[in-house]
Amino acid sequence: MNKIEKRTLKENQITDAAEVVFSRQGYDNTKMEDIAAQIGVSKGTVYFYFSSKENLYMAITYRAYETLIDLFHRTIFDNRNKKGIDSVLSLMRAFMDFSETNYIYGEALLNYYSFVRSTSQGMDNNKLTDGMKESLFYQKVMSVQSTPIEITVKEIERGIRDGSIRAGVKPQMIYLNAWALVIGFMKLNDTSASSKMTIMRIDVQEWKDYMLEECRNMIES
Amino acid sequence: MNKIEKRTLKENQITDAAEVVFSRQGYDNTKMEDIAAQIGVSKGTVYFYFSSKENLYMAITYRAYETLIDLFHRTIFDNRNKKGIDSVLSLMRAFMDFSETNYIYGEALLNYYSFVRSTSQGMDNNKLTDGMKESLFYQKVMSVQSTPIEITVKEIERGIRDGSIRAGVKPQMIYLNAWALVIGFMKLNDTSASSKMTIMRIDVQEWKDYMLEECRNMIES
Amino acid sequence: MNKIEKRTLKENQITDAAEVVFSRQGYDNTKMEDIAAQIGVSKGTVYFYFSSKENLYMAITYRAYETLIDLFHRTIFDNRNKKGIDSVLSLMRAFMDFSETNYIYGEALLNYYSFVRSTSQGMDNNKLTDGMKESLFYQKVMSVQSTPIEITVKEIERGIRDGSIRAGVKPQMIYLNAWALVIGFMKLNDTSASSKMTIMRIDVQEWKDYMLEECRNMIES
Amino acid sequence: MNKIEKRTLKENQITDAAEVVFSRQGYDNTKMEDIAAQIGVSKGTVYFYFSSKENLYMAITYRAYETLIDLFHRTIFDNRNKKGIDSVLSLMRAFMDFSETNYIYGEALLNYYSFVRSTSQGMDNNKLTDGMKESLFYQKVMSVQSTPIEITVKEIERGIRDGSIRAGVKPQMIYLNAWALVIGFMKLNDTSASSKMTIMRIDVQEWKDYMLEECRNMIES
DNA sequence: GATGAATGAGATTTCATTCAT
DNA sequence: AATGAATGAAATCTCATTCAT
Repeated sequence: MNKIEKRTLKENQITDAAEVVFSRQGYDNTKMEDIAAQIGVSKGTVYFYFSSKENLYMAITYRAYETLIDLFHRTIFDNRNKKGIDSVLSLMRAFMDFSETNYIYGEALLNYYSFVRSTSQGMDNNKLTDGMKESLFYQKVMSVQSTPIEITVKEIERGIRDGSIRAGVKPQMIYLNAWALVIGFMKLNDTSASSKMTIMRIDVQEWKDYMLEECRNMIES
Repeated sequence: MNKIEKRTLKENQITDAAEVVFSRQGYDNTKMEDIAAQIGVSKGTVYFYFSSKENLYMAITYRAYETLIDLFHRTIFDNRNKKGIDSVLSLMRAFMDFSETNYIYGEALLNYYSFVRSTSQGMDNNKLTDGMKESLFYQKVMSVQSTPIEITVKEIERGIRDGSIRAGVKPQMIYLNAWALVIGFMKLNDTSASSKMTIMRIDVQEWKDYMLEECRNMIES
Repeated sequence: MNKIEKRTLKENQITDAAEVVFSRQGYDNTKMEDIAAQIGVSKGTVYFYFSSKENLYMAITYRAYETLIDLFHRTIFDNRNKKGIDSVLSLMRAFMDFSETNYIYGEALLNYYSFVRSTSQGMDNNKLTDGMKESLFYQKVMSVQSTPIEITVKEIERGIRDGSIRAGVKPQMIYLNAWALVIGFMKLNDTSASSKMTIMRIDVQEWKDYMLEECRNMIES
Repeated sequence: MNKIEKRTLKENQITDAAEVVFSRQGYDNTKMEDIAAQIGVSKGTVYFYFSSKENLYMAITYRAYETLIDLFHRTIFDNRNKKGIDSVLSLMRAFMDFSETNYIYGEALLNYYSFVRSTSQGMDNNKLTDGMKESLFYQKVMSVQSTPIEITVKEIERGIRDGSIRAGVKPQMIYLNAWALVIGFMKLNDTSASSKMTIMRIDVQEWKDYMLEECRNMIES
């Protein structure tokens, strides 16, 4: 095992620990020391690998994107012989499953929006900008953040071309509706802890199925 | 003006100030002193009226609910002679408009979910519980939080009865889909700045119209 | 005692404590907590009155200037009926006595040079600049720092006019020589702790007298 | 090249690097890593050759003494056929030139006084003592520190004997006055940036000449 | 000899909250 | 009612130094 592999391994160990602790306590209630303690190293070690707490969170966000993008690629591959609409619906389901299984990833993805918002807009809290924009993981996240969108939009376009998705509507419009649904699902699901739970006496899995069915009706030609 | 009126007046002034400052700086970046300074009183005064920062945020959340509920009542009143489906769609539009106009209220409502999640679930960070659960505004929010849901579900049921909304599906299911759409809209809108903005080169207002149209298709009988 | 007086009183108490602790331990080896402990208050209290450690040191520097300027004023007043040369020599002696009696003040004055150097020049360590330049005591120090020089140069000029100090040499040149002597005295004296000590088997007080005598020869007409 | 030569070579490389980095950033703002990076080695290597940061600074201080002593020897050799007073004045000029050309050396020499003070006196901060007093370079500095003084005093004594310097005054007294002048020059020069600069609109080189002229008057018989 | 990962004590600073006046 | 001085726990981050490889 060479130097770079070793470094990567340790980075991953720390990121693993961070996921566990952030999930358990939430970002704000977690101190770097907690994460260090989780794998029995010192605070300093964590800072040796990640320049700041925010940067460590970015590493998790990047993982979330990586995992999601990988999942998306596999999903469209699996649906390559099916209609575009099937692929799109599979992507949605994949995303929802993903955010249920990896709560912290879903949260990271959602937070990234707010993050972008607070940096891109004229808000006072520009602490983010300074050290962050130069950080490796911020750069990495930046470079992949639009990939899931692009994949989805491409599948929608394929659906339009193969006649499975209605023509005459901009693909982006369809994307936004579908994604609003998915994100709304995530956010509403937030309230209940595990994927086995119910919301308003509705079983979450049942709702998911129904939602996708309705979404199919909504976008099919 | 008697004592209670005076107290209420001052509470409102402080809550007004808090809304302004939280909107401008975000919750974390706001100090109690900033809020006090906004209306030229001292920190101590803020604490005289609100037992904690979180409690003050709860006051805003309560206002958000109050305003929203009021808006919902007016909406269903205006739609009392129309079909249930029209009323439901109007509620959705009202919510979306509301969250665009009062960003802080929308955020407070959304945060309330996460808040409930972290208290109700077996999470470590139960700092919330202690002082919070006894606080006036927490109680107040608790007592009204389900009202918007109930109003909406009631209108959905009316729609089913008057034949405008499809039967055979649980009203809660319809509610969840509709609300996922609305919340997804809010969250996605978050990313861009003002309500005039575009997302992915789509005009937000145009998207809203399209989304409601599709939602109508989705739920009508 | 009104608010402002109270605040000033406390500021003075803290500055007193800081002088004691800095003298004992040196700037770098002193933590804000040590200063707080010295007068039995908390760290936070120190920060309530002084925005940073550096700012607190500036307060001491300002005191040093205040005290020195006061001393200079009294000195020239006492010498108002004497020749310029006597006044200048008295200023020198006053400075030397002053730096012996108040070691920390002498050090602060000397450090101020280095401080100015590191800010004014293109050195990397520009942490100083950011918060510092806006601080009250920095401003105050800035506004008085040249006063001792001006007083001295003015007395030199008076000496030239009244014929006690040699003409034909720029007053600044005379000032620089005299001040080099004084600062060299301070720096060399640094090595030994108290004013009673000897350097190279020479009694410090004896040296001081001899130095001033020689200086008289050097500058008199 | 044998082992000892190799070691010495490396020590010198590191000391060179340390001089560059300390000059650029100042002692406090310099990390051991910066010094290591300057010559492309690792932190560990620096520690292999120097037991501590302070010890490394002592190595520079020792160099400063070595260089200065060498310069002094050459100076008195060059003045061996001149009067004692000329030699003393040449030593002073040599010192001033030296500290202008090698800012870091001048600073190290000056700091050494404060260092001695804080160790020799009953101060709290005796962290210095422990590891330091046993360190090689501390020992080395200790062994040479009085050499420049001795050389100077010897030349003063020669001057007294050859009638060029006034008799009746202890040579140490003359030394102290001369050295106060020189150190004051260094310290005042500190404030301004390079040797080409002006202080109070006086050209530094011009001042140096004038100062030495006056010093001659002061000490000559 | 050289490396650089790991340490951990410590430093400064912030701010919600309390409480004497 | 109102003030604002005082608190002190906690948080992030730094870096000289050590040590296994």
